[in-house]
Amino acid sequence: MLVQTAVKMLDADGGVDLSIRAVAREAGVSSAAPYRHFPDRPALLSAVAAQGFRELMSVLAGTQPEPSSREDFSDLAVAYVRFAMARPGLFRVMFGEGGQRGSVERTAATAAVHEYLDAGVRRWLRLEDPRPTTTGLWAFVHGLASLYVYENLERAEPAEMDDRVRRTLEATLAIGNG
Amino acid sequence: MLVQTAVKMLDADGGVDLSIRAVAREAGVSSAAPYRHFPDRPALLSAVAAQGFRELMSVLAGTQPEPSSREDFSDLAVAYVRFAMARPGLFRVMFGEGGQRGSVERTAATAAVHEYLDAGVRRWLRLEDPRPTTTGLWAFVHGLASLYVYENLERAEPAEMDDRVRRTLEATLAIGNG
DNA sequence: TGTACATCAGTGAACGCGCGTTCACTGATGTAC
DNA sequence: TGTACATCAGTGAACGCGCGTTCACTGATGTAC
Repeated sequence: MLVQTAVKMLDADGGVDLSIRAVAREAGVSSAAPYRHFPDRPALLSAVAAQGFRELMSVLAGTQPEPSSREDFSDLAVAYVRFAMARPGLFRVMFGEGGQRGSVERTAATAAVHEYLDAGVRRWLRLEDPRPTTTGLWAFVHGLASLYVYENLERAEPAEMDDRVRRTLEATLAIGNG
Repeated sequence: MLVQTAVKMLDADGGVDLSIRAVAREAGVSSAAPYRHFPDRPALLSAVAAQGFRELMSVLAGTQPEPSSREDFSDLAVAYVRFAMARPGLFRVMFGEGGQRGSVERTAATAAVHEYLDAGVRRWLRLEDPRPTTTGLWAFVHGLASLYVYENLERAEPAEMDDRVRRTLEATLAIGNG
């Protein structure tokens, strides 16, 4: 399938600018063939992004099906950053340029991730309104992943990366009881 | 100057893909002229990114020259997100694709922002090692800005945005004393 | 005050390229009767 | 069992486009003597 070919290309070279022609070429198909399945390039990118969200979701749920404690969320932070660093190309398409804002498929896939996190926060902290907390945790982990992926923060060995993520989360939450 | 023309273009249309030719055109100069000043496109983009970091730095320092409390950092978070939402094109070039990783100018400009935040954290909390805390706060605010800029989080009216940022930060730090 | 020369931003034409998209067409597969 | 037709993924050629970059050249400005 075209979306899978595109994902493979992103995994092989995190820096590619996916073009319809290149994806078709890689899939061994003429450059007009993709238009049988997608109206235009943004539509293909949206589908790729949606696939990325589904894969991220499955990594998170595989790490902690029902997160409900600080440790669980620490594990999720590690998994999220790992995902981004292992698959920077896919991460870029998911969160960066490309695709159309309102694509149904994409919106649904993003919402799934958001709801999964929100359910976890609800289980963990019994808050009147968990949303700002969910948003804050997502922002934290997403920002950390982005800064690493786009090389605005110095990276370390994979093994040390995990520790750093945990320490950064600990340090940040520790502000609260300072 | 070319960099300023490029910044203007990004501010006029946050979605443009800056091309050397387009910048030259906008500057009223032939498409070969930029090569008098920049060896290639990535070099121009790096210079634009560096300029962006300088402007962000000046917005932050203008908001709180010497941040040293939770309120000060809350103000910085608001300023950072405002900057990103007001100038999404510039924000993209600064943190996203384009430019070369190791550009001296760019690295220096990023480091300035990082050090400014670190100095603030040092003043605010007297920690043995403030780095993880600085990184965490930066990640939080950067993630929040990114999620809004790339439309992964629903936006609100500008006036309400400020409140949301503050509430999100509060909620996140409140986890620590839960 | 005048002349020769170096510097350097900018010119305009040209190159080759890969792209998004359209179009009329093909050929295989499935369905109706 | 056989024939006619619809569906639909894929083809290959073509379009026009904007791009990054190179090149030999121009023309203004400044400097040395």
